[in-house]
Amino acid sequence: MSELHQIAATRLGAIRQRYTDGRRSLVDRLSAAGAPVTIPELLSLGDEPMAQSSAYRNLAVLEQAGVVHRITASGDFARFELAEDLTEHHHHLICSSCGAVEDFTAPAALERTLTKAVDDIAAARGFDARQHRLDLIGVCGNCT
Amino acid sequence: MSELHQIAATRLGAIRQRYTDGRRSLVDRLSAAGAPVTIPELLSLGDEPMAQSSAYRNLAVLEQAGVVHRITASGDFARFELAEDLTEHHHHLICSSCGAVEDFTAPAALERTLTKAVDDIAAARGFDARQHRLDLIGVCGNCT
DNA sequence: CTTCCTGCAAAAGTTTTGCATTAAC
DNA sequence: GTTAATGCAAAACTTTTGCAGGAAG
Repeated sequence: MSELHQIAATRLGAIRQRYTDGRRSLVDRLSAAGAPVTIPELLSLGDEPMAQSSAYRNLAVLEQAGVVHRITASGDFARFELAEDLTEHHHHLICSSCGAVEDFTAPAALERTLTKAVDDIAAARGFDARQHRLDLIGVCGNCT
Repeated sequence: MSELHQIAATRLGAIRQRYTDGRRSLVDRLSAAGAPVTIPELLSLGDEPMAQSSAYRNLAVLEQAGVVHRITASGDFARFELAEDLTEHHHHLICSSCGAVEDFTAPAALERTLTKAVDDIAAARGFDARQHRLDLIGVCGNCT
């Protein structure tokens, strides 16, 4: 059992949820995708078929457990990816033309600056910042 | 006629669209709101009633014209605000508990660092970056 | 054996579209 | 006078929910 699945199982257990085949399969599919994917993509991705309702329900559970993160890049469908602490902290290149989303990582120095600045601002506003989100919107290589 | 409306009229004209009362009213409502608002909020905000379908259609036109920006903060409804160059470049504090969105501006030094770093990264990936988006997700003062 | 996850189908809720009328150019 | 925007209602589409059957603890 890979470390990824162990962590997932632990986090589900923490909120008294089971790590079933369907949920494991979702984690596998997300891990294989390596980038945020939509539900239709998730359904077509795997080897075994999966009910759409189960995907929605289980992704909600996995999100509550902190295993999966839901992002809403402008587009028809919401997109899902593994939680940041299961991959590595990263950001998104969002193509405003085709809706594709790519990951990128920022230099550590930038991240440090960002985190500090952002925490200061939030604190001054009585806001308890849990995470930041830095996305680039533009046009990807395929669409130019 | 305020400068805001002049700019809106010009940009609509550039894509051969009219600046009608309904569209002017949307710009007014967005300007009055001062923060990203949902369509139901927009409809209830104004003095005169407005058809939901007109709101959706006109916001789409205004977005194409570059007058309005659509953000999809996780929540049921999409939110709309005036384009950044009609207000001032800013970011969002998004409450993951109640879905409220607040604006904030970052220190100029941080913005410079951010813009440069972000352009470099995008360029290296063959991505034509048009704008960046920096949001803080956390819990607002009302929800703690 | 009890609890809860799964899959199917139907409902709910947000956004889009057709069509006749009205307003803008 | 021609072209396009408005409002109403209905359709489309994403996401959620009820329910019966089956798997997990």
